Amino acid sequence: MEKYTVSLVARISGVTVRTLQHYDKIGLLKPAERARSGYRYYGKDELYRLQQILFFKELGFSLKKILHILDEPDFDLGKALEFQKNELQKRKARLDELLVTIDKTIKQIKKEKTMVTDKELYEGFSEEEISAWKKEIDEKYDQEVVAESYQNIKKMSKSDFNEVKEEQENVAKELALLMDQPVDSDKVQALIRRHHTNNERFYKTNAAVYKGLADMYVSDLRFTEFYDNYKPGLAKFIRDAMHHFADNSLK
Amino acid sequence: MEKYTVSLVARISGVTVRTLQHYDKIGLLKPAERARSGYRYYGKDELYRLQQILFFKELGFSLKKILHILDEPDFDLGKALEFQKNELQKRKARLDELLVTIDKTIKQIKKEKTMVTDKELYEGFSEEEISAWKKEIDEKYDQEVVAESYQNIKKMSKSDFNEVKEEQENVAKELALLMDQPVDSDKVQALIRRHHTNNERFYKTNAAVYKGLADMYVSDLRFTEFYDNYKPGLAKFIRDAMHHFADNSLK
DNA sequence: TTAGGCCATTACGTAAGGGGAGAGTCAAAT
DNA sequence: ATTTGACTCTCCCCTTACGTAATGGCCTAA
Repeated sequence: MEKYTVSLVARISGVTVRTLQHYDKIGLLKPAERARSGYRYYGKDELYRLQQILFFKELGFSLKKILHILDEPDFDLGKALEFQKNELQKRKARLDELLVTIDKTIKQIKKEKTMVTDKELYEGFSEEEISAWKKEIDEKYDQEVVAESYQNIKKMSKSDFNEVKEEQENVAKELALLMDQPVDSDKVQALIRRHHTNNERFYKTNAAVYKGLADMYVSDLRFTEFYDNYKPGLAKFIRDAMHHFADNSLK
Repeated sequence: MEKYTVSLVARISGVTVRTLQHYDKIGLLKPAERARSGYRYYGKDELYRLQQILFFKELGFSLKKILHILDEPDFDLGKALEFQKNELQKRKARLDELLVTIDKTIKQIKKEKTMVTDKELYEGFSEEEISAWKKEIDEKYDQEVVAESYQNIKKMSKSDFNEVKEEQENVAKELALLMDQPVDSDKVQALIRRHHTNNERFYKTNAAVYKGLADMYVSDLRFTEFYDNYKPGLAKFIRDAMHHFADNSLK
């Protein structure tokens, strides 16, 4: 019978010597024989077993599970495979989400750079406010929509800008007084309509975009804080009201 | 200024206390203040920073990289994001491959009853191994299909069995002499036809099953060895020839 | 003052090896 | 027969991002 040393097995199979030692230690792949010197010698059977190990490893099984698969005849491989498939699909779905997020972020980053040159537009506003507005505009919107809103903003004078900002604050204050009412009440929705109309001086907002903006009110701590400053819970209240408005009065 | 204790921050952000302690230790998120008692107290700024940390973590960045992103103003975030995106895409592509593989494997498992007879054909497998497999098949797979193939085998006498085995070996030997010819040559395909006909004494094989069997000749080390014993490379040669046969003469 | 709930640090464990130190071994060339 | 150089051995620490005790101090309300 042939004897394969660790490095030979390593070369044949593509794993490292260290890996073979590791597999030996955890009992996943024991050499066929050990010399007095301690040297490991493998045979054909071990090569075949290693082939199986690597196959299941490819599929994402842990070494512990592989040990079970190979050493327990009662192991339900079919079930394990279905389970593993499910896991892989979940991971893939998650990766898809992340890719969407990262793409959005990349776009935002690029826009942020160009915005720096337009700094003058925001002069007179606090650092917080500026970054907040930048976020509001950039973060959640499609490229085209943003491009359009950009045009609008550039055409606005500073006083125009101030006007819009004040109006939004007024709406917020009034909403704070209506927090005991349901979000779909006429009064609340009327205020949201003001909010929406005012916001459109900046950029067009369809239902989805508007709801995205709403979500940001609670997902971005700085916005949340800004609104909850008027009254705790206001941010969430406005969000819900905006969602209702978007669902029923926009489309 | 508000002070947030560890558990408070934990509840707000959704991470565990241990995580906050960990982030403190590695310098990723230091509390705003430390009491004489050692208690950690966080402020708004830290909450916002934590929010950012969690965002980048979502994207799959390591904590070390996040530290760079947040603390080095010169850090090229755009580049890092592109890189990360690339990584995610690679992972996704890999997952796609694995999903294909695992699907194949699941299918193959169900067909494994076919292979068992083949294994019996080419001895060299331990008794326990075989009986374990039989048990597995009996317990888990389609009753009818299994029944059929078993019927065939059970009806065969030992000498019949040996006949089939010898014939397969003869075919293999003859094929070994034709390895310099293309797999689609008439001579080779004629031998494959013999192989296929002979094999059908065991069980019915449509194109897909036959190709599955072919693949096993190279994917299972024990089969590979058996055939390459006649001549190195024979296993692959037979596989290709069987594929050609299945594609052109079966369906 | 005491109970209970928070909080702290220390330290070991995880999965799958990587990397290196220090020492022994093998096989071929001298 | 010896030397050389490649190979191998066994520890042991390192990595990620925390989890999980163990042990003991701190805070606050009854």
